[in-house]
Amino acid sequence: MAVTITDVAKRADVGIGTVSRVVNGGTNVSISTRNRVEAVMRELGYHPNTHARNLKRQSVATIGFLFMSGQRQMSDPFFSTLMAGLADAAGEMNHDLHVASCPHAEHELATLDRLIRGNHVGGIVLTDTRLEDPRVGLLQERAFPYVAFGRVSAEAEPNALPTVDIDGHAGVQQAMRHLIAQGHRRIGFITLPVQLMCTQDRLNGYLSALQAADLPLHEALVISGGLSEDEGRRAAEQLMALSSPPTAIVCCSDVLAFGAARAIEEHGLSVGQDVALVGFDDVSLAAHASPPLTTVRQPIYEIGREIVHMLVQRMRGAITTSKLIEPTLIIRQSTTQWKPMPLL
Amino acid sequence: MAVTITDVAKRADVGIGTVSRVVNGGTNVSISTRNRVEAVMRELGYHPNTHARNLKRQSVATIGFLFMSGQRQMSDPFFSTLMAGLADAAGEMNHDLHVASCPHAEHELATLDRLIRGNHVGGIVLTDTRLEDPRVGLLQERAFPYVAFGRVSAEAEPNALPTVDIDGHAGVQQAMRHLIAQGHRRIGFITLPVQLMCTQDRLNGYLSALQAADLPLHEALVISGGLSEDEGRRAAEQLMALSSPPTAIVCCSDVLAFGAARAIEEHGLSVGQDVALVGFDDVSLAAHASPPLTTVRQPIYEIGREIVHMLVQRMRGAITTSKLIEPTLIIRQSTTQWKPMPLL
DNA sequence: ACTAGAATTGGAATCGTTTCCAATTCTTCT
DNA sequence: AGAAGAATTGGAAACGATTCCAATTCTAGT
Repeated sequence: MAVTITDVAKRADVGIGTVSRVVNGGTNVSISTRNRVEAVMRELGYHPNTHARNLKRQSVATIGFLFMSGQRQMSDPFFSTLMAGLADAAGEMNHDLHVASCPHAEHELATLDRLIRGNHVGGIVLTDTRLEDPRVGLLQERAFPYVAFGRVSAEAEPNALPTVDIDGHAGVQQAMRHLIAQGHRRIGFITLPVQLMCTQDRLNGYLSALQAADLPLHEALVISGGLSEDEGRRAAEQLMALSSPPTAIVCCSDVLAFGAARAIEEHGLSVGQDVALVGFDDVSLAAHASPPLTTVRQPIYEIGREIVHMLVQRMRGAITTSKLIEPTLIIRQSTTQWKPMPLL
Repeated sequence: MAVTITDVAKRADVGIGTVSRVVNGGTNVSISTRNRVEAVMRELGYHPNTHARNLKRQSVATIGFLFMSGQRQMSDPFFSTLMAGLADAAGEMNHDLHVASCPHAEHELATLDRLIRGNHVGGIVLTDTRLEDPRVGLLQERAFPYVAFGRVSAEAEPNALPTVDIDGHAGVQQAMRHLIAQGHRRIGFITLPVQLMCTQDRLNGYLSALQAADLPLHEALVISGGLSEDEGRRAAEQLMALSSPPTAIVCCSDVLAFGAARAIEEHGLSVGQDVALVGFDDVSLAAHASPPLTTVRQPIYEIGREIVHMLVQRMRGAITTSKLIEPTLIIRQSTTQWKPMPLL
C-alpha cells in the first residue's frame, strides 16, 4: 500500500542502503545519486515508516507530557499556554508530543512506567514538582531523560539537574516591595498546595520580604490554598473574616486571585480600592479582569519552548544545566488605587 | 536490554507464538499455559514493544489532536478542559494521545499529511471546523478515520458524519428567550470568527429567537468578534458606542464575554444592572467572575470523552452516527439584576 | 600503467512483534 | 482400541527501516 524504501530503491535503481543514506542526511552518497534518489522520493511521495525506524533505532523522537487531569484545575489557562509552547517547539525540532493523563495521582507512577517501558516516549516533561516527588525518583533511578518545570529536591549538584524554573522567591519579593511601597503593612498570602516545590519557594519570598521591611509575620495571614478559584475564594474569605484583615493579598496563582477577588467583593469591599490584590502567572485574563490584575508574569509559552529544547538535548545525551527564569511584576489597577480606610 | 517476547517464551518454555497469543487476549491457549506465561511476564516485567507491534500490525493505537497554537487564543480554558477529556478517555481505551500543533494555518494540511503518511496516528480529532474546511476535505478523500468537534459542511447523509457538536442554535435561543423574558428588546450579539461552523449555527439561533419574539433585526447589533478577550472588548465597545446601545449582549464564548464586561465597565456601566451579559461555554471562571456570568454550558470534558469513544470505534472500522449535544443555560447574576434605565 | 587508499554502493542481518500453517496433543465417539 | 476432529502449540516469514561489512568504482601518486 504505502511506498517503502524498497520501492524507492528499485525505481531509482540503487540499493536500499543508499536510499537510507539519502534519507538520513545524505553522507557518503555521490551528489548525482543523491539527486536521483531525492527526485524519486518526491515522485513517489515516500515517507519513512516511523515504526520501522523506531524499532531498528531503538529510540523515539517523542516527548511525553505527564498531565494530571485531576490535580491541577483542568481549565487553568496556564496549561494550554504551556502546552502550546511544548507542542510548537517539539514540532520545530521534529519531535512528537505525547500527552498522557493520569486522572488519579495513584496511577502516576504506573503511567510513567508504561510510557518508558513500552518505548512510547524518549523523554518526559514533568510539571508541578513536589517535595520528594516519586516521579523524579523513578526517572532518576532509571536514568531516563526528563525535564521538570519546577525545581526538584536538591541532591548533588543542583545546577546539573534537568529543571527549568521561575524564581518565585524573587517574584513574590517584587510584589511585596511594591505593596509595601504603597503603604501596606498587613499583607495576606494565599499559597498553592503546600507539597508543591514552588509553594515553598514563593512562601520564602514572602517571608524574606517581610523581614527585609522589618514587618512582623502574622501566621494567620498565611493561608494554604489550592489550585482552583474556589480555593482562592475560601482562603480569602478566611482572611477577610479576621478581626484585623489584611489590606493587601498576594496569591500564588492568578486563578486563586480571581477567586479571592470574588470573596473580597462579597464582603462589600472593592478590589483595588479597599484591598489590593496580586496574582501570579499573568494568564491572559488577568489583563482583562476588572480591575485589571497586578501579577507576577511567568513567560509560560517561552518556558514551554525552553523545556523542549533542553529535553531534546538531554535525549541526545548532552548534559544541560538548570535554568532559573526571572519573572516580571506587571502592575495594574488592582494594586494602584488603594485608599487606606479610616479607622472606625 | 529490555525484555522481549523471546525471553518470555524461553523462560516459560513455550513458543513465541503462544506468548503472543497470551498477550493478545489469550484465545486458543490452554488455561494452564496461559497462567504460566502470565506469571513469567510479570516476573520478568515484560512490556510488548510498541514499535514492533505497530510495524507488524500496520496500525497505531494513537489519536492525533490537531491544535492550532496560533489560532484559538492559546490560553482559552476551553482547550485544556477538552484536552483533559480527550486524554483521559484515550488512556482508558489504551490509546495514546498525540498533540500536533500548527503555529500557522498554512501548515495545517502539511502537518495533517505528515501525521497520516508517517503513520504517526490512526485517527484524528479536529476542532473549530470551518466552512469548506480543507482538513475535512483531506481526511474524507483519504478515507482516514477522524472525528470533528463541530459540524462539517454537509454533503450526503449528515447523520453519518463523524462529528460531535453542540446545538448552538438551541443554546443561543435559550439565552435569548431568557433575556427577552426579562424585558430586553435591544440585544447585541458578538460572534466568533465568521468562518467557523459554530458561528453560523449560533447566529441562526439569535436570528430565529428574534423572529419568534417578533423583534426586528438591527444589523448594527451583530458584531463579528474573534477568539480573544481583546476582540470581545473591541466588539462591545462598538456596541456601547451606538446611539442606542443594546441593554443586553450575548457572546459566543465566555472569553469574549469577559472582554465585553471590561468594555461595559469602562463605559461607566455595570454588568448585570445596566447591561445584561451572556457567555457561552461555562468555563470554570464564569462562575467566579463578578458578577457571575450567565452562560450556555457545554459539557466540554464529556464532549472530549465522547469524541474519543467515537473515534476509536471508527478506527476499528465501525460506523457511527453524529451526535448533537444539548447545552444548558446557566443563569447567574450577570442577567438577573437588570434595571431598565430611565430615558434621559 | 599500476596500485594504494578513498569514496561509493549493495544487500544481508537485525530490531520485536504478529500471523499463519503445519505439527502435535487431547477428546470424544463408535 | 482406534479414528476423526478439535484444541493447542511451535516457529518461519514478514513488516520497513538501519547498519555494517564487503565489494566495487574512483582518484591520485609513482
